[in-house]
Amino acid sequence: MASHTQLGLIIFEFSRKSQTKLSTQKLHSFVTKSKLARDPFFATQLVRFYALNDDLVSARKLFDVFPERSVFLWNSVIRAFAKAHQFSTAFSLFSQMLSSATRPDNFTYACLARGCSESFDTEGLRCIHGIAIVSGLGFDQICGSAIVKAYSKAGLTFEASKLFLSIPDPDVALWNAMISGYGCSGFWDKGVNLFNLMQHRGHVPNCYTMVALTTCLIDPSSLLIARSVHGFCLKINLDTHAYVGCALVNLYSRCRCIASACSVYNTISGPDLVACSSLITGYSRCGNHKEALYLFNEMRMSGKKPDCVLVAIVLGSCAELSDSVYGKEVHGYVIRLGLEFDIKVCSALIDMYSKCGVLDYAMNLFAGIPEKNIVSFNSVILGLGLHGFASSAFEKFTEMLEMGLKPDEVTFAALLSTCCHSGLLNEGQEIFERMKSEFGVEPQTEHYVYVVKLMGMAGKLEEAFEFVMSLRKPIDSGILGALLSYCEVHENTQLAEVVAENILENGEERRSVYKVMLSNVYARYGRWDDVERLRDGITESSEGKLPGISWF
DNA sequence: TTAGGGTTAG
Repeated sequence: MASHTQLGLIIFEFSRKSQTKLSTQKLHSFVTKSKLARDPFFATQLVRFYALNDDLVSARKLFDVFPERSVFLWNSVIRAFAKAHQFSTAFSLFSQMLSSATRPDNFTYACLARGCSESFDTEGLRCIHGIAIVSGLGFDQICGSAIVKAYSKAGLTFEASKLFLSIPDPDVALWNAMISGYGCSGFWDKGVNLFNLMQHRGHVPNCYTMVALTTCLIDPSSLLIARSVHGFCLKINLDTHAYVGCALVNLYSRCRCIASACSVYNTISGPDLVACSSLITGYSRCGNHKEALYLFNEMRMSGKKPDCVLVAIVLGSCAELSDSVYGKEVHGYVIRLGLEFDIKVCSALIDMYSKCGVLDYAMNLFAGIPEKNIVSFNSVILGLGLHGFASSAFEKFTEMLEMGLKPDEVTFAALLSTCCHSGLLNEGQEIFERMKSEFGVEPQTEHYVYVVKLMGMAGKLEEAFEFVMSLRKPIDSGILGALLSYCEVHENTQLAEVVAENILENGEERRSVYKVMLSNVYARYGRWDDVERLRDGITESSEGKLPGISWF
């Protein structure tokens, strides 16, 4: 017969490695009969095991009757509830702990900080940090890394870096937390600098570091650094690590470099749902929708079950392809999986059906949503607008406001798109103004593009040009490109040249596209020398090819 | 005498 300790360790190892949910019933009856649960170490492991198997009732039952509650047992039960997002129970347990004989330790605060972060409780987080300081744990590495991470996730990067800098000789986990913190706050350069600094201070980056570093790099402008990060991972043999591999797939897909994303994916042994989802998302993001659907199908065949977000992305690909046949198939699959009532899935279905021209399906789905939210309203407004039902789209907008929902940037993009589809210049300009003044939503590139399109469609090119030039520099090439396309439509060569010049000054990586647009304008007027000059420029340039750089 | 923090996507 195994000793309590041995059995506890076996369960601990088992719960760490177990990939499948197991019945806790048999274990529970065995444990009760053998009175093993009286062993403090064993009890702690059992609580963790129950939690891993989503059996919080048994975890709580065991905890409640256990006489000697060690700090490990307290932490395990608090962690179990916090991880299950039952934050009020986790915090009430902490409150009970404070009045017990057991003092919270660094792990307790680390766990609570994470709980605050996941429940978006910034005040609670500050409070936990304060209590940790009072308890003499203000410079603790474990507590510190959790609080740094939580502050960063709450957008309080200053607080996070202040805490990080105050801790003498931070360990690798703390460096990782701060690199990731900078990454999730958009300070990619600070994250990369910290990565270099940690090595300078003699710390060896691990898999967590590399994952954290990839989160700093978010768009195609980071491709050169992304390649270096990949090279570094290859050098330290971490490129095939499950999480690092996934992070690299995501990184390359954010950089719109789907070929590299694909080649990293192919090196991952036994890609899991996250790896698969990452590549499907990458395909979808890069406009390779057919590949996205193909991989989704393969994933389904292999028995992996997608989650709501992946289903929504795949439906987005169906919408882009106007493939209502496959979209309906996915709809059926969604029903079989029991995901049809998820608001994200439902909104994606509305979007898919309306983009595939089946508006009545979309409207029926919308009508059936019991608790409509901003996402579902945005989808239906966009759908109505696409089909030219501008007044119905605006009615939905009013309905949404009456329900007390706050419109976001997507709502206004949908309304402006509606105006474009119906050629409603005045209404478009009016909603654009209200967006800023009444609702405090800051316009983004796509909103400006819609306004330019509205003016362009109405032939008001000079007005559109003035509008564009009044924007903060540098002006996004997408906005200038929209104006250029209407210069082409209205055959305004003079303005087209000025606009094109502005675009080319931006050093825009898609400059070939704009050069072709300008050359089309020249061609219309028979300016063949200019056409040839531009076309030569396109073939001579080395766009798309990137020189390699290396950190080693 | 063991355990607990810090990972990945949309």
